[in-house]
Amino acid sequence: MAAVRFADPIDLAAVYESGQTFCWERAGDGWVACPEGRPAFFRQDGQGLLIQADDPDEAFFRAYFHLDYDLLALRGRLCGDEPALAALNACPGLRLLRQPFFETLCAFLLSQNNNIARIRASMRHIARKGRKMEAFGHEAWAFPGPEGVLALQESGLREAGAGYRAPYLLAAARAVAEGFDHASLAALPREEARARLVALRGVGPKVADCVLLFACGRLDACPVDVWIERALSPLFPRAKGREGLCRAAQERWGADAGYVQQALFYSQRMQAQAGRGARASGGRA
DNA sequence: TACCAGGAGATCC
DNA sequence: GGATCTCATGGT
Repeated sequence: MAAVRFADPIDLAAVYESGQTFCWERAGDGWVACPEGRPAFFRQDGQGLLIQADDPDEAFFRAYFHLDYDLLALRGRLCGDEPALAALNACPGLRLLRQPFFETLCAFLLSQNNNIARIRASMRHIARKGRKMEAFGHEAWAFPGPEGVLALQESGLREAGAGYRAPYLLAAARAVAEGFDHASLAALPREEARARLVALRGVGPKVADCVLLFACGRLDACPVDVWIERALSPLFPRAKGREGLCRAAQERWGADAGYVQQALFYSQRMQAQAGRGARASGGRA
């Protein structure tokens, strides 16, 4: 077991809690995951991010954690944009992952009308049907490929809690098994990339944007869900619907829209969580 | 019990 | 092209 270290600023808890990955599992003082069949243990200390893996391929993990995205330069581009900077300040070490395409597509197919805890539970259930591996003494499960998901059949996916979304996962698995070209999504014009994803059954604009953002590394994609709608509506009062908010965000933040969106999502949820905590303890927010 | 959750498809007008 | 219903399912 070897290790690779990155000194770049990162907040792994924010990455985990920000609803972009459902394939990490807490282990000791860090997390285990198995992207692209590479079992790895992540944790952070005073010196940055430490990754322990059998094959700690530096280039692979630098890309996985999207470390080439310069957060300091982003702050420069957002100079004077108070709402965006406030969201960034709520999670200074947030990073956007570039995750494997198929498992990300499955995760966000499961996300529709669902909550993060249940998505995570379903993904864990399906991953347990994949390959068992080991990362730094912790077990790590490689999410099955399309053939593995097809083998589960609808009944197996319903057992995982997929509910009415089970046929969507099967259709996605079939498409990928038959050669759906996901490699080109990173470079295509945004609307065309989105349209290709929306052509898949169960994939709408929001799920497509999540896949573009969290798997294809497209930080110009800006998924708008209930939380982002709440955050963006006051900023763009004239925008019509979620599509209107999406376009307005892209016009304002351009190639950084996806990152700003994710910081807003995380800070909104943290605020809501803090509010619930204060009410539960009888305090006044 | 009713409502909500990182929505999308079907149907109606 | 909007508005509305429905889809599983567990938590609050």
